[in-house]
Amino acid sequence: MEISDIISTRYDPKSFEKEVYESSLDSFLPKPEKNLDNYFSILMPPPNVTGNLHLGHALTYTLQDILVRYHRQRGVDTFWQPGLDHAGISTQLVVEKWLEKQGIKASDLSYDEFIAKVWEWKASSATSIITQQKALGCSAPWKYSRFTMDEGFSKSVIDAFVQLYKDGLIYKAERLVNWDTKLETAISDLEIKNVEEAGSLWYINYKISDSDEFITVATTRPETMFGDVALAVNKNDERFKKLIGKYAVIPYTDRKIPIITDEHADMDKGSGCVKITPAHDFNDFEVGKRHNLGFISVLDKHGHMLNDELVPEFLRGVYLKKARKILLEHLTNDKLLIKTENIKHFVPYGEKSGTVIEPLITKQWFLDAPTLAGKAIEVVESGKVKFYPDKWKNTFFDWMKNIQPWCISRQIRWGHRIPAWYTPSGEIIVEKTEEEAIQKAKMLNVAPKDLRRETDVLDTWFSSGLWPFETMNSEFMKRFFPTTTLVTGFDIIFFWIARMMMLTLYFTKNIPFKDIYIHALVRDDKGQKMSKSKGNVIDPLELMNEFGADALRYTLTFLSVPGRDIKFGRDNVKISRNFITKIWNAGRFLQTQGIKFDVPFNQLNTDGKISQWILSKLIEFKNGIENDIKEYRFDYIAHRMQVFLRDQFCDFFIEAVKIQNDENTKNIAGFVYKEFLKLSNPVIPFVTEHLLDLLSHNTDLRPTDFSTLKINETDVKDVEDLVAWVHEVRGIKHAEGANSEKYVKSKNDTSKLNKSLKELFSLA
RNA sequence: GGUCAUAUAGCUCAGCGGUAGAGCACUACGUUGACAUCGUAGGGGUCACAGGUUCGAUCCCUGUUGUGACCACCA
Repeated sequence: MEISDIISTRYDPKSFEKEVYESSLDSFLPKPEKNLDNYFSILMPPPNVTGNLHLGHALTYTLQDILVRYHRQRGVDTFWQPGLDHAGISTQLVVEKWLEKQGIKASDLSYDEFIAKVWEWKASSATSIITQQKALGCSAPWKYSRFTMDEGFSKSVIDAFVQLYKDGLIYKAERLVNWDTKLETAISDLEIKNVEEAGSLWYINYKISDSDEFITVATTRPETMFGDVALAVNKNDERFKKLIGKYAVIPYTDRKIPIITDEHADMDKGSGCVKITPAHDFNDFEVGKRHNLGFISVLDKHGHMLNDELVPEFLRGVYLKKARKILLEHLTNDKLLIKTENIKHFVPYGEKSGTVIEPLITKQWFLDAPTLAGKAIEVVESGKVKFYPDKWKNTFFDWMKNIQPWCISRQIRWGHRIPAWYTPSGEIIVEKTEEEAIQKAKMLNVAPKDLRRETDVLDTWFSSGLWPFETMNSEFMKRFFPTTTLVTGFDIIFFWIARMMMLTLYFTKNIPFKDIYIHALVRDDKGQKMSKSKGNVIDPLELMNEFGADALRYTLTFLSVPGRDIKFGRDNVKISRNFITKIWNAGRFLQTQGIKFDVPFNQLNTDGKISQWILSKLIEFKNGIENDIKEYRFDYIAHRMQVFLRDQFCDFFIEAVKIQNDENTKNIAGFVYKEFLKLSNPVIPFVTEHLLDLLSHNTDLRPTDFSTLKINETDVKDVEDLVAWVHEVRGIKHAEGANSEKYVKSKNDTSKLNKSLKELFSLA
């Protein structure tokens, strides 16, 4: 490419961004030679194969790419593990919708047919995601990309499950779980959003057994009353003292339940008497356990309708909503409903399905998280694993110290199928392969054809939790483990970080990562969360198309203030584009000056005061970035780039070069500019690599080492004074006018400064 | 109800125990070697409020209020 190319053109990222990326691809691969003491590795949080990337992805990948490029350019053995997550429920939902558009009903497809369709979807989604990551400039070694359901990973997931089962940390149990009535699967309590709604509190009279008295129960869920096992009151509640120990009769049945005392009963809430329905309420489940009351589920296995012989006939087989209505009508007619109070209360909704979550007794697989949590807490407490910003460790501790057994089974189709088989008599065989399971069955005198495979799949986060060591378990990758830094959002501290820590510590006895940098959430310019339903989503591809990937990256970097969410508007990107244009134009100017960009540093005469000054600023810039990287202050880096390039290099040094017009000083300008490009490369890789190539055909991004350079501080101070003087004189010119006496006097006043610009240069 | 943040210029945000900062927006001027996707200069702030510590507080402490997030409750 001819040198003159840059001079005549304006900054246009579209003309080179893709090209620069493709030409750098090889340099992204980790170096073959090992240097175990000096490596840097990051696990890219694998995006879901559900669709396109949003600005949050752009943020997290930009920050990771900065870290990766920074270390790589300094010769550190660097690895960034790319990959994709199969995202069980989310992907299944997306694929079902996608099929629906094609006129296919997912439920009409066999298991194998459906799974084949999901793989089809995955292939196209993966291509689209990686294309977007590349457009953003992600410098990941794509040939090492992994997928949470690729062959090797699937095998590891099964192995991990079997080992945990054999170690007694995974078990199957009948428990009350959060049941999504639409998806018909258990889901995690982390996937539930409580929504405040207007509801009613119904006061219902239960007759006291062998008496004409009644006791009033307040409930928001009358339809579950047939699953009641007790009524509870507070032991200090005078109103009910005489009833304690007696029995109440559930309306429309002849079932008698005891009236007990329990701390759960709050004298100030409702009627003071609460029904205990362990099979349909988490609190009641605990109360039931305390008093050994057992549990009675009155719902069908889908959680849709009342279906139990304990339910009076007029409600049996009736869908929940309707059942409530019918029951209330009956209660009203029979004068058992004595009061209806309008209240506001929180109702649990499934995040993914958007339907009401029903606590339901089901048999599920659980991982003994409380046992695994201890070590994970320990490594954070001891500082082996550090959170940035530090405050997030509190969030982590809060959750970890109250962790519940983790329900890892899901009743969906897409995911890792649990490697368990059932014999006709109900025994469970857990083995890595079907062959082994059959062997085991034979020993139990069970014919292979009688074995039934578990259809449940594992929670997506179970496999994600294995990500650190499964991706890093080859001979080649081992040198990058434990990884250096994890960059991610706070929203998956529980989902992902905690699980990775527990599982990695268990299987490898090692930490998965040393630093955890928690970045902000990207919101819109009004501080609202971006969501499709609000229509305030900004597509990163569109921004990159208009302003360039560098501008987007620079914007996200600039806005990455720790502990504060990002309010993101398009204007920010425009401003960034303008700054990058400034960098471009500075290069254009230098090029017109016939500057040699490749004079080795030791052949430049740096004795001049102005040279000493700009070099001191360059060193300050470089050291500043090194410090910022250590502290994950990405915002500072972006800020420094502006201060150095605009305020110091362009506004003063280039202006000085214009006056001085000395070949050596010009070449210093070329050198300093090139160093700026290298130091800024991690943030804005496209434009810097393109300019370096245009100006000097230089591909070496390693910044110059200034550790042996001695700066004359007196010279620097002299120039600082000069800068201040220039500003002062300019101010007078504006205030008083160019012909004013004061201005002329100030301009010619060298007594204060005692050094003219010319003098400074003449010392060169 | 609990926890953690947060409050600085019109807006978005840095910052610091000692004269208050940037970008955008605004105003004026400017196309005299790159840059109007720009330059130069300027206006604009009781640093939420009230106490306390201190020679000195925007900064540290306590409380109040506002805002946000998370967790819990959810009869």
